[in-house]
Amino acid sequence: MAVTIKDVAKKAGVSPSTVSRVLSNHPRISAETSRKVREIMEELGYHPNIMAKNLVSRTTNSICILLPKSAEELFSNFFFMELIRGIVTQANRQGFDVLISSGANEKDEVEGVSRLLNGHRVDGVILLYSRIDDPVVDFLHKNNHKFVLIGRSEHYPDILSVDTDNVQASYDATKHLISLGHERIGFVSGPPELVVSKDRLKGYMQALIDSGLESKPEWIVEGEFLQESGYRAISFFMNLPDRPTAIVLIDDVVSFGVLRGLHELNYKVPEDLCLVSFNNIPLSEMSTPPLSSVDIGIYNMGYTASQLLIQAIQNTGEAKTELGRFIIPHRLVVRESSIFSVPKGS
Amino acid sequence: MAVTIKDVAKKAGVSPSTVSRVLSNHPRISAETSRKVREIMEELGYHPNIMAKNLVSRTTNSICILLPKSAEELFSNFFFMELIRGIVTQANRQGFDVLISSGANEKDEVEGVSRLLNGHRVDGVILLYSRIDDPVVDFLHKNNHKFVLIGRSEHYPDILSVDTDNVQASYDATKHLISLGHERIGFVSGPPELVVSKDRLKGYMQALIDSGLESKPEWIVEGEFLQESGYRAISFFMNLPDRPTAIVLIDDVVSFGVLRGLHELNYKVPEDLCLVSFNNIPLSEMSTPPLSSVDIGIYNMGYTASQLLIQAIQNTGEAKTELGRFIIPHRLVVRESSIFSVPKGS
DNA sequence: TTGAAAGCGCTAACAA
DNA sequence: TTGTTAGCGCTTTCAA
Repeated sequence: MAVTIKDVAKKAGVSPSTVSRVLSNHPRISAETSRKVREIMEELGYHPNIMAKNLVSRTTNSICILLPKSAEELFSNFFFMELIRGIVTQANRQGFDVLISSGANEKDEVEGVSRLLNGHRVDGVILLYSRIDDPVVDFLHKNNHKFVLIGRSEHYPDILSVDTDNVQASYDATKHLISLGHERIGFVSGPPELVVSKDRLKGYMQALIDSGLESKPEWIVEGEFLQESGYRAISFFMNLPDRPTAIVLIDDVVSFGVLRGLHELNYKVPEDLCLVSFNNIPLSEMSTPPLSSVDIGIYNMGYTASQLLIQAIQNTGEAKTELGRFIIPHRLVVRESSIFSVPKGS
Repeated sequence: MAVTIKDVAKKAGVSPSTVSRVLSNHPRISAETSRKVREIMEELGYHPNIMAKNLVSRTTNSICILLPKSAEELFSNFFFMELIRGIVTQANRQGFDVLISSGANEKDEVEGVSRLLNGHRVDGVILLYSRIDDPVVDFLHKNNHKFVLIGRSEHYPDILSVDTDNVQASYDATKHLISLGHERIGFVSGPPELVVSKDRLKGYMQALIDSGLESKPEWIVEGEFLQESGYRAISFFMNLPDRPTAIVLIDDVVSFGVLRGLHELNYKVPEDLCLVSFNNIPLSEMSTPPLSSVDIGIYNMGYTASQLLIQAIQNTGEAKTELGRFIIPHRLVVRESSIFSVPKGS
């Protein structure tokens, strides 16, 4: 059996409560006893039982990440891995553990976080992405749980969330293409149930409108965060009588599919078509040609989300936690995929 | 305050232990009381306190994943994300929670898992990759903790581990190139401190030897699991007087760097150089040209590791847990990057 | 500055 | 089949 606080107390000739006080750096403890107790702890190889501590202190020092359910939804691996890295790094720094949960479907997801939260296993949750209608958000909000959203909620705009200003980012990307002289610009979106798809589409539209450019429904294609989406989209676009000369894409990975498709059709980037996408994954610098991409500071988003959640957890009771959206700044990185001016035929 | 077992007991007119028995599906409980108790639990919104349960049952129903420390070591995001997905899916299915831990350095890592394991926060650990000399493995082994390794340990060959037969896989990849007629084959390896680098290099060498082919030290380059490594390696290779006509690469991502480099130097794949790499990430199908790659079943590895660890945890005391390496089968997927026969000048 | 005692929410002998 | 009781390892009043 493991060494307990009692064992230490006995060997040190003090009471268990004294040992406990040493453990928590209680101010009113003599330096002498403290030293001695620590020595014994070391000698005996004592490790505090986290469960017991949490049980009595009614706090878990843990947060939970809800992982997207399926491989398909795990779109850009890079995106999630970076987010997780940011979250875990910051949480560990604050002495919090991170639990990872997932479910086969939305009901599963709700049950999972419910068990964890109500069962006092974790103090809060971070949702890695925002669906337009999310039962998990409903659940968390209704039950007054601590959580933060990567992205934003349409139903509850005041929810604690960390986001890119996707409307602006998409606006910037589109304006960049317009500044290059493009007048027919397409958009390859993500799944319509994700808020990010909606926001980026909006920014794209706004940029066209502000520049007095035409927008055609057939220049907008919905897809997944997968190469296949880009691949499919491109064969569609290039067969249009009045095809776009530039495209804004929801994710770098989609761009890779586009590059592949264009290569097979014998088109060149940026000569025949200019591309700008989002997320600026490391690979986008190494594709042929390198991709222009909006860097949204993914690691930073995770880091910030973690920080906010822990803050909210620790503030319980006191001044109501600051709610609302925290926007992480974005930055358009221009590379070869969008450096030429308007291609032929424009 | 949350609803406890006592509240349920009182309202149902039974004792707390009866409620506890209902909770754990104890066989000797009347259907009638069971039904009633469940009803009350539902009504009151009862959720068992996991901490309390774990404290008394002296088991945590949790495992921990140790995340590579830095972004650089997080080589192929895809690799880790798939592994994690496999681990979490299987663990959740068995009713286990997954904690994720990381550290700024090796000492941090040891302290982290030590705190979690000795503090009875988790029952076991999965290490996501194998370093040649790993203090974490030393620690876990010496303290008799339950853990499984993705990869293998050189020091402790009997450790529970899930691995690809990397020697064979690399042998297969190399033999494939040889069967295409190549006689000068290069190898771009990963960090020398990783066991996987060593094993794949060995398979490559063996294939050359078995085929009576020459191997030159300058045909072997060490690097990271990054595009840059491939990019750098290629400018080195292509300047060699007797340059390789084909290369085996430690990871698909490295291949992307190679493709980029070759493109800039105006070489073509597979006409000028054939490539085969490892991991078969989704993107490898969509590069230009699509990459031949060894699929090592990453999700499966994670899934299996999770299963083995939980098995080991649950078997404690009884028949000693089966140790040793579990090999996940691999499969070479041939695509355009290696379909041509020997390039010019060979 | 320290100790004694109660209790966090649950399980599991032992009785009944 | 159910209830009583004694903890799991820790923190935290209250008293000394």
